[in-house]
Amino acid sequence: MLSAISCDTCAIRHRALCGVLSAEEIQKINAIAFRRTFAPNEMILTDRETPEFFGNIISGVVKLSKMMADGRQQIVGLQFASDFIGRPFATRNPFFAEAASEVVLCCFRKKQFEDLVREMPDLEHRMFQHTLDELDAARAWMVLLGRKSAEERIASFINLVVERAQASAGCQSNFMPDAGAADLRIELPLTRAEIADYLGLTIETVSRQFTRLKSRGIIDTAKGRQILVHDVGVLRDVAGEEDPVNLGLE
Amino acid sequence: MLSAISCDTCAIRHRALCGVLSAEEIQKINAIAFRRTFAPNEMILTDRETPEFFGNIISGVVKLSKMMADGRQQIVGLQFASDFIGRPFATRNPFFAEAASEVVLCCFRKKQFEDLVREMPDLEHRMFQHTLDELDAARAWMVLLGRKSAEERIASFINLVVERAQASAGCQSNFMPDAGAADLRIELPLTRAEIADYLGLTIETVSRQFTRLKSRGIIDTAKGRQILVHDVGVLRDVAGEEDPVNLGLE
DNA sequence: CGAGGTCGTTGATCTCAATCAATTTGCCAC
DNA sequence: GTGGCAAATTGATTGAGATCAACGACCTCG
Repeated sequence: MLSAISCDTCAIRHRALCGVLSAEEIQKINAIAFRRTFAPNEMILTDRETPEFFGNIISGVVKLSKMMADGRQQIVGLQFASDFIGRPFATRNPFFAEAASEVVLCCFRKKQFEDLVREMPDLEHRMFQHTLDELDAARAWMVLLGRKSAEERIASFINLVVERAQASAGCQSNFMPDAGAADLRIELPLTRAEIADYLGLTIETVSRQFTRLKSRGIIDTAKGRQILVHDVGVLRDVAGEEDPVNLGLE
Repeated sequence: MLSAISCDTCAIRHRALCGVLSAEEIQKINAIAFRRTFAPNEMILTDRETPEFFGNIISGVVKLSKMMADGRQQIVGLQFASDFIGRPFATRNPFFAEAASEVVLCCFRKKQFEDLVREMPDLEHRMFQHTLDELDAARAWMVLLGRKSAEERIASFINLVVERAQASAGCQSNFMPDAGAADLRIELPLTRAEIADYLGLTIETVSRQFTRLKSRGIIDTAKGRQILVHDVGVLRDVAGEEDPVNLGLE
């Protein structure tokens, strides 16, 4: 599915890469952008082939995964609205990108986009920053995969989804109550099998740990994949996370 | 320890970030660069404080690590010659950087370097590329931490050290025999405890798996931390790695 | 020389999560 | 409604790696 776009009405106008661009630059980028929609479980990019486009997520969740020769799988990242998909300046991105929900992307043809980036140092700077943040997030996840217990992993995952939900919400409301206030209702964007692949566990262990957190009174489950978090502070403790000090980004 | 430098005689002149710069630019950068030497186990950057400098590794190995509140530790990356240390454009880098061996850095004061980077888009482009590579490496490591067995992890680690050694060597000799030729002698840059923290294992398991690989005839151990690899192809199989296809970088 | 140290190996035992195996729940089409 | 199917839960058992413990190799320092 393809369609032309207008940046003015774009939902992620102020969060995405293009947020740093001038009016003229936006115009330029608008001219070559197009939208694509992906159904849940639709593959966006694969392992080996050279991707022919580059995209910003407007809505939906994308999972990045790697697969070993014998079928073992590991999800190496989740991408949400305003994150980007596709590796610029390389002929290959070494993992799969798959729609976890319905996904809308703001796309550019690879070559055109790369030329544009080289013309607009601010845009490249913004992408660089974003990539540094991704690298920090990947390294934080390595602690989870290398050192955390199953329960800590599940709590960390719920926490991640909470944070992402708040980040999106905060964009509209620009005020967020502190951790530990009222109940929080969130929707998990992944199946049990996907959560297992993200956390380095099996689906049975994931299921059991959800049950355990529920019986410990830390969460409740609701219709579909909804989760009720009673106290985010407690959740973070169970997750074994550092108190989220100021990250000090410029 | 501090000393002035000359880029002309720099060992990593052609591999490092500065490789993309013009003669004038090199001069400019040379004027503000200084060298620092760190002893093994000396801390280069910590968790929280704002780093006041930015550095390129000229020689030695640096480990990047994170620690949980209760002391559990995870090494989230190893940096070798020509890699860089310190996070530009942020007031904090969220992990420790510690010298694993004697380390020589080519340093710049943070502010000066950031200004320089913004003036030289090629330099920023090069750093961006490098960061993308780091991100890919981090994600590949997530597969190891989430899905590989202890034996696969050890084999993967040895393989990593082999590749890094070859990358450095290849810089001088510019020809490398294919995988699976003669015996290869390498020196592990980490203690057992560090290897355990890198692989998400305990020292005992690391030790047992080395013994196991030895008795399986895949490696031999020698004086100090030296390892003899008989057939890199076999090692890669044991590591559960994909055949290293062309990565397709620009 | 022996004392004290770190580092690495090996053995015995335990435990957490994987594996194997039923069920159960929810959802869609008909 | 009922059949069919994927997703999720729950139980029984196993096993890989952690933990606890002892010991050997190799330092340096007195």
